[in-house]
Amino acid sequence: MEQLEFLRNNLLEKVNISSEEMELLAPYFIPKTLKRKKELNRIGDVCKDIAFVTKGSLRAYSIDDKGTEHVSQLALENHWIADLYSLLSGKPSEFAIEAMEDSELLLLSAHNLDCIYLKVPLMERFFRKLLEKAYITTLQRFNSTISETAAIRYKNLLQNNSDLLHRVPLIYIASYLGITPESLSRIRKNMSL
Amino acid sequence: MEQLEFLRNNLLEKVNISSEEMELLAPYFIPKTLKRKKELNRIGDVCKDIAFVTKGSLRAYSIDDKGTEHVSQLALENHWIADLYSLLSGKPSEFAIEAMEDSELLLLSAHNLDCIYLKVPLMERFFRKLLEKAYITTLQRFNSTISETAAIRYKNLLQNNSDLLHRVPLIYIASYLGITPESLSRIRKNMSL
DNA sequence: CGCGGGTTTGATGATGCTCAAGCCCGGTGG
DNA sequence: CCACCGGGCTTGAGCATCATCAAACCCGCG
Repeated sequence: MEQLEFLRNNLLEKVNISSEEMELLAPYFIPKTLKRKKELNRIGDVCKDIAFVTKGSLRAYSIDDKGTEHVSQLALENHWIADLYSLLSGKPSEFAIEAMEDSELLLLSAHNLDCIYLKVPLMERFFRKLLEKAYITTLQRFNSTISETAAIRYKNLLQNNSDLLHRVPLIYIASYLGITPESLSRIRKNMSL
Repeated sequence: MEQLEFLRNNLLEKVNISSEEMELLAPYFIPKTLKRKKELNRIGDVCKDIAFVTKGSLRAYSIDDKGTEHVSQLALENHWIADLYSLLSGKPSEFAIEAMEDSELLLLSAHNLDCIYLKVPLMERFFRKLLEKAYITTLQRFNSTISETAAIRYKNLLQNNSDLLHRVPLIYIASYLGITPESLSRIRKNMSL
């Protein structure tokens, strides 16, 4: 299976998982296709799946008091996306998760997550590391937001995720950076001079 | 022990721990006193302890390229403080942890943390929840920074942590909010009118 | 062909920063 | 006991960054 190969390679980045364990895991991951603009999760729902992206791209976003969207996560192929807080706590999610392109996913439900821990204990470490990484990413994003200008943040994003640019509309990039599309447009204009 | 009672009450907020388990845990927590302005952890060191504060107050901060401090955590009594990323990953910390008042702590080393997981498996859940909470807090702080004015963020902080104000110098509050002391001063001035 | 989402441009204004100075007050040493 | 220091807080003036609002543009697609 093409999709499960993808998954295995991703797991191997964090834990040393065997082919046998992989076979145990496979049944718990449900394939799903998601058309552009379709939602995996709505605000107010309890987030019930972790999604591993094998094709396409998704974003997670919240909506503030003024009705403005704020993109909190962007996920291309080989990345995971979910509202971990809602999923782990069982509380309603403050984030929607939506496909930006036609996408293919492997879904792991909260319930299957528990099963997997029993079958393959090594996965506990994997998901703890995933949570750690999500935490660090957010912490660094916060730090850069208060200590660096939007132009610098954009340049850093370019360096680390250059493929984002060719795939993701600038409005989402802007939102992810915490600025308006107009501001991002001006930043790009100034950079090319 | 006064200090261990404190700890137990804190654990009970998240997991249902028995007196017997409590006795198993106790030996792994090392009491420590820390004078005002003294550091528990320096930038560049690997963070080796999680600190539970039983008296006093601490802050965690990083220093950016321009040499400016940024307070990322504030911890009064009954709170935990550590650079979880450094502690769990073993990588050098980008944060210093320092006492703001003369303080008393219970320290749990990374090594003892592993021991505790074996002795009292329930503690795995406790620390997973602690990590989740740290993650959520950071996420919300990030969201409020890009969607709300500093004045609103300050008011929210007041409502949720009014005791902070009487104990913690405003320069640290300002830094925690992601603004300069001058800005915070003006915000406070405008609020009292 | 025209619609509409995405992007750009312009003008204006708010928010918060920087730099500089002064104030208040608790502690220290003469 | 007082003088003086210094850290923390305030105040002011000017400025940089970014938001807002409004308009136009570009271009793929039905």
